[in-house]
Amino acid sequence: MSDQKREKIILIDGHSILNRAFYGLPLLSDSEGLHTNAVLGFLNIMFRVLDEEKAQYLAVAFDLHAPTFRHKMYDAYKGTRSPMPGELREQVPVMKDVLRAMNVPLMSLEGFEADDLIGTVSLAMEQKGLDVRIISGDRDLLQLASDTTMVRIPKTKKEGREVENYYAEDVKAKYLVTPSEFVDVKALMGDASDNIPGIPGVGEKTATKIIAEFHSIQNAYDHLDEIKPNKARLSLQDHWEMAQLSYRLALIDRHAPFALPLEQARLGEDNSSLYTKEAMDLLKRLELRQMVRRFADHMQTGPSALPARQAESSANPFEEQRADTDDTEPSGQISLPEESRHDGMDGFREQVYPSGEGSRTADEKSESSKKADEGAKNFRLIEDAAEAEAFLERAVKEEKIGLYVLEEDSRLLGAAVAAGAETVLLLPVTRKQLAILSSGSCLISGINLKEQLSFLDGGDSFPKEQQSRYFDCAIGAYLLNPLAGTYVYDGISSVYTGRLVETREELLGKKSLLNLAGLAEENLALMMSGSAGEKRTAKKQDGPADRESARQALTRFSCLNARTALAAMQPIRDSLEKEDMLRLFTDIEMPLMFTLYHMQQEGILVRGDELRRFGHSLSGRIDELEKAIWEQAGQQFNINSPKQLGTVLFEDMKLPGGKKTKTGYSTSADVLENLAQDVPIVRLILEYRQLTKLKSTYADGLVQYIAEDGRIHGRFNQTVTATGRISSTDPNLQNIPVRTELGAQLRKVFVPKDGSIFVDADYSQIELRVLASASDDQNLIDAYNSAEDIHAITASKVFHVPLDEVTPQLRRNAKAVNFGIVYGISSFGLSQGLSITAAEAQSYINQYFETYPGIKSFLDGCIQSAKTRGYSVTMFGRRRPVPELKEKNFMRRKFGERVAMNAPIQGTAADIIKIAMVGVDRRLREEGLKSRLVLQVHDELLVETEISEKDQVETILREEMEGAARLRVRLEIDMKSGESWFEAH
DNA sequence: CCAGTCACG
DNA sequence: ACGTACGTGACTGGT
Repeated sequence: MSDQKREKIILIDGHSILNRAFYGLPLLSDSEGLHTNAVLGFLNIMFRVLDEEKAQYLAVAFDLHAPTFRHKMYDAYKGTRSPMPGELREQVPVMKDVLRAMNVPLMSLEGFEADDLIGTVSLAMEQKGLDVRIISGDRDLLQLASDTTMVRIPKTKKEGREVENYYAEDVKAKYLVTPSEFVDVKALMGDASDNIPGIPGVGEKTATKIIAEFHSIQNAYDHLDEIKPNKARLSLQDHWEMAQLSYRLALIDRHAPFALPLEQARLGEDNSSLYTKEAMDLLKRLELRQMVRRFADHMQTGPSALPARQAESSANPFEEQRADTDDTEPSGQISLPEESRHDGMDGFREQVYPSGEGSRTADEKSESSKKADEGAKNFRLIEDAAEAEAFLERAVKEEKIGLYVLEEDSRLLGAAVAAGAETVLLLPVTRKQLAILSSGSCLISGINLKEQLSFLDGGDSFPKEQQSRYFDCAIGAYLLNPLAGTYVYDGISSVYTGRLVETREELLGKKSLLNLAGLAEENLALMMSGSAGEKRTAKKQDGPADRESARQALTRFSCLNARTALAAMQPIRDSLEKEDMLRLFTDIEMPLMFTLYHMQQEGILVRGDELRRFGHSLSGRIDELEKAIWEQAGQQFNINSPKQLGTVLFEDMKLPGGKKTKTGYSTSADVLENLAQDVPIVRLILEYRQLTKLKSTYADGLVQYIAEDGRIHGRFNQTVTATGRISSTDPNLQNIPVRTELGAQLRKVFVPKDGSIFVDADYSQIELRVLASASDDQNLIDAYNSAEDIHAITASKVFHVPLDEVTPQLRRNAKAVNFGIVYGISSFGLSQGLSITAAEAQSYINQYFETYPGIKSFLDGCIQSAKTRGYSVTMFGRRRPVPELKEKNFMRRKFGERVAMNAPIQGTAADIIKIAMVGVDRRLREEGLKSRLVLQVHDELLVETEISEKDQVETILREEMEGAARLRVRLEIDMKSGESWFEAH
């Protein structure tokens, strides 16, 4: 750090990056059929790194002979090298030409691989005092990492690009061995794709363990008798020569007879030496327009034309409102009523946005490689109760802490706390001890807090004054990128703190936390005393050493959770603020977390006996149907197998039906229904399907979830959907049947407890109302304000018939069009839904847009805005990235357009009901009622209501739901009460 | 572990 | 010239 003027060199592993680029991008070719995708990908990666690193030197290494090409995933499977595909092979010389034209030195040497040259040059550069960046897709190069040499591995992920960055300590953090030891590990475990044999019976885990302990193969061999897994010891003994050979193969030669003439590698000021006319011409010939544009920018306007990502984020429709509404005060209040309802709407109304790249991109997130977590050395375990309490007492006096409650199956095992520079795991810990935290006033940051709250609940169920003390990084990360999929500590750590850490699986494997916590004996004792049945021997008692390492891993895992939560809080908050989602987070999502927690705790009462009876009643009919189907088919087969069913119907019975899916015949309900309504077997199959579904998923399926208290405590997930909706799992309570007779019967087993009834309220066409309001289409708004039957009015206007002459058929069609609009209209989709031709569907759509012109321009605006910004936005600022809009593939781009139309509508509706839920939950509690919110089904809320509180509950539901947002049309609800969910809905 | 199917909004 | 409606989760069979 003292040397401000350290220079930096970037060394690229040419074939490896070209390979990555090739498989990371769809095939692409110029008009003469020459493929160019790998060249483009390579240049993209190279320029991204150059922009980030601001280096002074650049060189690229290639193997001299590349007769085969490694494709590791494939090779790992096949055990050999696969030949390089022609489409890639032809790009190698092109790539070299492009690089030459850019004055980039190409390094290669007879008898040496690119690895060796990079190893040699990087060593020489280190010794010269240069910082080194090695860019490769190959993990073997991690052995070259040091304090000044960073190995960067670009990864191609579903969403965007990421780079894994490794200094020596990052290698250590992630792989538990030093870079030089990494060679030994690799030698022991082998690598089929590199033809490194390794030692039989030794995989990654054992290899790591041995080297972590003995530091080298040689030393391990010298201490053979100390090697723990018996199998590994014998194997190493038997295959000593193989081990040595493997080591030589795995080791990169850092002393090849090669020297890079450094001046040839020098990049001009701001990389200007790269932007030559020759290169530009070549890129034009290759028709790589994106690159040509980049070159043009640089050659004309000079280096300052670099994309300035930071500047773009100010292109934000909320900018104006922020001045008066964004007071950053984490008021635990849901203060949406006046100001922000207003500002939300204005933001939504705006349809044409200034251009900008949009949300933070993958490389922005991952560009930085910070030091391997310095806190790691401070991770420790406290087992003593008094010491644990003392620690908690200290921690709670901090301004903020990171917390991770270690639990499994609703059992409290321990808790990790990050406070100041310290992070400890308290194991075991009691609820009473944890109460020290909840009674304090420090900020508590966690990851996935909802699942940990039950252990922090001091008995007051988190009143809203308390709620603002909590910060959930997972929820914040979800808002920032709802497509990420998972929000666990390792991902959050790398994205928001720049620290790469081991994953849960790497630390703990697949073992249960309970066993790792070493509480297994207790547990076993309980089980034995509880059930006097078979004698179970303790599951292979772990030796003390194993047990010790298990505890260490558990400590590290728990502490990483807590430390990441603490470290990521501010970056996440900053990002949320920057992206104008802080209020969404503070006023809607965080309060909602508590509401969902309450709902999960509450559960819903189910009549288990009735449910079982229902299941049995289905069995009889299912058996009958099965027999009848087999009889008609003339053979016995598994009706549940689409494959077998397809064969029977379309081959054996020769029913007309084309292939529809990739794997064979489609036997889905719509195919079957169209196919042959008059063929008896089809009706039987459809009924069979319905009944087996009902039985396996709903009757038998739900019974499994009934808890001791007779209730089902499902989970409501807050970080799953792309649009902002809540999802429901274990079990899914948002798809309980309702549309059929039997479905209705099923809903009768969901009942209120004694002395209560259900009050059920659902929004009337919330999405269409959102659309009316957002589009500001006067005709649709008038339609809503004047009358009740929106579909009939639409039919009347669209089909030009008087309102009282609208037939049910016409109304149905209009309703389908309304749905189609919300889904992101397409003539083909609509034609499917209505079983009409695409042309007819198109004319419906045209007439619809003529009737409601504001909708057309709104939807176009949605697409346009999502295209320029990269994401769509809801009324309350929630974002959904729509990367599909940039794709070349027509179909996927069209999909992107439908998403861009649907997401703001579905998402705004989701925002609104979330606001309502928080309001309902809070008022039920604050007004001292016993009634509780128990379910949410997207536009519906179900409250288990004390009979005496019915009127009050109905008032609350109506006020909170209808008042959740102020739209240009009324938000109406339908409300009913009853003795079961069926009756109330 | 994925594809197909079907339950809901 | 492309061949789908938007968003979910659970269960089954088959690789």
